[in-house]
Amino acid sequence: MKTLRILAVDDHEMTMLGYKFILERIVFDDHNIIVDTATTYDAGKQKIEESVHSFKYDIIFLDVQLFPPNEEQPYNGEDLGILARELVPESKIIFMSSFSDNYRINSILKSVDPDGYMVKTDIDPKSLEQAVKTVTHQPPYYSSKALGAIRKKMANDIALDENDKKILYHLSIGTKTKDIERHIDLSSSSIENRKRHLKSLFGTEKENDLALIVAAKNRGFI
Amino acid sequence: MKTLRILAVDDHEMTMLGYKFILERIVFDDHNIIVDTATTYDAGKQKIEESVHSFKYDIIFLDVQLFPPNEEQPYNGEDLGILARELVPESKIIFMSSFSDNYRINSILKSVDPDGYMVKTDIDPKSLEQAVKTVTHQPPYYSSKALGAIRKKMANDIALDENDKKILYHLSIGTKTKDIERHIDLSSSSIENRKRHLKSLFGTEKENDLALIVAAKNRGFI
DNA sequence: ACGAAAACCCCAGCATTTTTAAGGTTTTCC
DNA sequence: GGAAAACCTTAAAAATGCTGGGGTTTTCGT
Repeated sequence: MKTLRILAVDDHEMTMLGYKFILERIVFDDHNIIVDTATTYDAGKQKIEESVHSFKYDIIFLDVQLFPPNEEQPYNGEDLGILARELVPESKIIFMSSFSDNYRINSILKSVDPDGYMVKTDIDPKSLEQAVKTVTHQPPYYSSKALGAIRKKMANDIALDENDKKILYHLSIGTKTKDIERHIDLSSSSIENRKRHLKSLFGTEKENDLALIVAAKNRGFI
Repeated sequence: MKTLRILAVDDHEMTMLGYKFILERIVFDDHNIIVDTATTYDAGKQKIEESVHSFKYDIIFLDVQLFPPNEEQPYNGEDLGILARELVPESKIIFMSSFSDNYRINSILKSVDPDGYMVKTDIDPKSLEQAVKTVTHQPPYYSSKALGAIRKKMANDIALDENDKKILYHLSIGTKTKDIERHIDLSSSSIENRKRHLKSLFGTEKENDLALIVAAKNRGFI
């Protein structure tokens, strides 16, 4: 009878309990599953650090947003993931996020390359069980909505550089064109040029920004 | 009791029978599964064309290689997939391929964007069942090895253009540098430049081509 | 170990693309 | 109605990529 150790970090106490309840009831070969929990970045960090010199976690579930979105966020789940990768590279990391937008999913898959990514609305007892099993035997596990985003990304051949992606992102969150130059190291002319170029790439020439954003969303960029 | 219609195309008669045997025994809600088969491009094409005006297939399984690799191949599974997409866009398409290399997987995901992709060594009764269920409810379904390739692709931020990819591909199959210019519309200088550039991108400066190829493989490009 | 072929490196000129500034026109929105 | 933002045009400067020509080093077959 082996023991499968899981750490789950989420800032909602109740969600946390739900995960613990479900995870510990998973029937998995002859494994005994025990779940540790933490509800803050610091608590999570401490548990991970402690694990280095004792029993390492087999799986670490991390909520991407560890703080209410309006508060100052010194660190979030992404940072915790990067930290865990360094300290205990053998632990599998599964991200949970309410973001199902492609931009965030792509960005996390790039920066942390987790062994699993679950969009919160995809999470239920069945998918959690699937995630645990897949990640221990043959990672990665991506939940259905995450796979949808990934599919779009893989299916298109439009290659955008960092600046293009940033422009799209800022347009999508409503940053005014004249303010974008404060976030990107380009002149306003260039940004206008690139916007024109983007619109031609996405087949929305002469249309407004909304059309561009919708097209970029459909293709999995935002 | 609904009927789930499946067409499977594979040039090996025996494999074909195996699929049929397994697929028709899947227990799936209150569905009755019936499997049609074809062993050549033409037979597959005909079945698909016939289906347009009668019962459309819910799922079409396609082997990528429909001919022995040495023979002349006028059309392959990829073409059949593109045809099916046009004729019956509502049918879900699942590709099966013995290729597990990233280059081929990436290329097929781009050109056809199938609802499923299975590497042959991943195929067994369980994964077939999973594929059928996932694809009908919430596509896409990618088998484990395919997911591995996809993960690599998503995790890295190196953006290569067509020419770079072709160069890597030709290097990987042993084409001599001086012969590459016959396949790509670039001068030998340019190809040398791009090889230098690629080596710097992949962190294999001043190393030989093998190092570059290994690095590119690890990052999911070949 | 030899010589030839291939691979590699460097450079200068050319072509293409990108960026930039400066000016103007159109659209948006209070 | 009027100001701000967005958009377009143009022309010049800068950056990047391609090319052909030269050369040196490495590889490979005999």
